[in-house]
Amino acid sequence: MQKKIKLIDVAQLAEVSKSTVSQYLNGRFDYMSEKTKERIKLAIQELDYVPNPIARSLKMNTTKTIGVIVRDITGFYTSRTIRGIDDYCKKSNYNVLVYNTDFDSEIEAKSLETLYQLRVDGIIIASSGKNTQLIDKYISNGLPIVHFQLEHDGNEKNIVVSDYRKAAFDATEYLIKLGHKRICFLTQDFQSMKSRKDRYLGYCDALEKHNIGVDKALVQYWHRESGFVQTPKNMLDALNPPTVFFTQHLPITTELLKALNNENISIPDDVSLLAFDEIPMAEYLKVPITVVTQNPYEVGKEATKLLLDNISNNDAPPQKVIIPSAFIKRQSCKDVSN
Amino acid sequence: MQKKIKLIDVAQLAEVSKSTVSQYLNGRFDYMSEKTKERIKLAIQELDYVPNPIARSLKMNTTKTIGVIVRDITGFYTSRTIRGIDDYCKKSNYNVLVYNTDFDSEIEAKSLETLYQLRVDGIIIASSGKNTQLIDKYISNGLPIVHFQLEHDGNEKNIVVSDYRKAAFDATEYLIKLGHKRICFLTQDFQSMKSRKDRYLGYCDALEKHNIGVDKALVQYWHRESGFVQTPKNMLDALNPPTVFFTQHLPITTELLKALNNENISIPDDVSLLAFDEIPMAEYLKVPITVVTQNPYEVGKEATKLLLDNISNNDAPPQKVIIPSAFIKRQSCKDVSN
DNA sequence: CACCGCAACTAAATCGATTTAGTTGATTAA
DNA sequence: TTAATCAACTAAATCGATTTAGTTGCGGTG
Repeated sequence: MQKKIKLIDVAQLAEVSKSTVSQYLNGRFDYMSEKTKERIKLAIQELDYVPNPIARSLKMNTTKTIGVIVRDITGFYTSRTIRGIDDYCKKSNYNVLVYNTDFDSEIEAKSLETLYQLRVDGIIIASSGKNTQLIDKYISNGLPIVHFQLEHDGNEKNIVVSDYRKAAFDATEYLIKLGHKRICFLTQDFQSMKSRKDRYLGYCDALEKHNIGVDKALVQYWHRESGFVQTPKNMLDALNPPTVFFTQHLPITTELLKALNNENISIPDDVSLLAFDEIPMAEYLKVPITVVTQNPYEVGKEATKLLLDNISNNDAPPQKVIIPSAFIKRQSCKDVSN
Repeated sequence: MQKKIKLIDVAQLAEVSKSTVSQYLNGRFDYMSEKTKERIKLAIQELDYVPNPIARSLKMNTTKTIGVIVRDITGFYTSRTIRGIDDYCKKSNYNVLVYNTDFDSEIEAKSLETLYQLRVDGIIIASSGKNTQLIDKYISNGLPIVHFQLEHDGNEKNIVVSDYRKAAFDATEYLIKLGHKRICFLTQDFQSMKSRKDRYLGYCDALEKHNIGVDKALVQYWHRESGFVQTPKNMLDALNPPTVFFTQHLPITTELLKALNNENISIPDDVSLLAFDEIPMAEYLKVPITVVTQNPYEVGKEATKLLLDNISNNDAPPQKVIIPSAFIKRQSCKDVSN
């Protein structure tokens, strides 16, 4: 490895002390003559010197690195969120370390610990909600942490999320205006997950506004491990079946699509479909699916902005940022108002 | 920020010198009594001590971090490759820094420089082929660099790629066996890109084997900025039109799908389609598309393995690793043999 | 003309590890 | 008995920056 130029080389060439070069590098020209400044500048150019970030980190106790914890970087939304984080960080001269948890809250805890040990300057996390204590400990140790996407009891302080409630409201109202009254809300367990519950509340808001009661039989669940609690076919065979499925997450949507496919149930003739979350290649599907889509890139960007604010200003006020979603009308919702 | 425990705290508690603790940490027990070992172990446990990786980096001149340069982390394949890299790195206690170039070779150069300045231990890159000199300079400076996915003249030393030629051969032969003789090969400019040219060679191999001449009119181009040189409609309106499109990259496939859609040309009735590279949601498309798909996760894993080998063994022999692709038969290729 | 104040620097300590070159005391060989 | 050997440690230098507490020399003041 070609030996790298260091501070002392610059100092020697410019015939000044290391301290002076360091002052120069850190832009503290308070008491520095123009001649010296010029000489240092030339020496740096001449030697093509760049400070060693590791030495700097050690002394400054700052790494110019943030950690990001997500469930799977491969996800359509997640990868775009990370892109937003990345772009903003690179612009601000920060580095990004990404950790995947694979939906495992123990791996999440380990990732938090590792990032803490690595002395990252801050963390952005889509948290499971199962490591609140650990997170709070780090925060009170002075490590800024910003949440995104997944909101639950206990992390509503510094967080960036989509406008789940409003988006779900708009989508539901759109369906109502098409004449739908039996809207099946397909979701994952809420538990303490506000970001899931908010969608539900938006759905209820719209029903209420149009004087349609919330029928619990129309609120159906899907689990990441075990799939649908009731099969879509069963739901449709019920006494008073839904005329539309309103799926809340991409995996639910794809599983539903698969199930309907297998049963030869066609959209939107047999049943309509509206999905929360954009579907890759949605335009080219058998029937282009109407969706509500978040803006993950923006979420990432805003989360980073928030985090960097917190890093530079230790007592920045906690903030909740809400990113608007978009509604993309395609052809999966039939007008049943006749 | 809660003060962190350091080496000296452990040394004091265990009543030994810093040196001894350091020896312990680095597993050099050559001349260490069992009692001392035990005392240090207890002290570390007691204090919950973890060494400061930054101080270690400074002294050891190693960062336990690798850099990854891709064009867009958001891509279906890219994100999966990175996942492979990430998983392997985490297992080996390495960190990963990802840089996106957005298909811009100047940003690529800057990323290389930044990663070099950051003292990463190695770099994995899907390179544009336009920074060969810079890359070679770093390599000869002792920075291990492994390429993946994009092969061109000058980077065939340490690289992990898919079996482009064989995959294209198999796919083409599959089409020939379905009776296709006019197979339109839709690609991007080869220039010095072996990974593109190899697909073409595989295509030619298959045609030759089955005594079908290569018709240059059937080799058509698409550019990232300007789109198709000839519109798909035009290609089909030609005197002796293709019976199948064999697209070489995902963006070409989606653009083609869009164009055919607009012209109401249907697959596979009007024309067949076979795509190189898996398509997200391919099963749910209007017509499920038959594809050749690479194994990006494996590519990432192998590239990392290769890089880490190069890092730990400075003169590991250069290696070219080829990852097999898979053929997924769906319904976009019509049998025209009758 | 001695003293002060200030501009313009610099020496040395520091960050938290690793590593080299010793040191110490006990055992063994001559 | 004494030197040599060796196990079991430790002191101090080092990595490459930043920062604090000086130092130096010059111009101005009473």
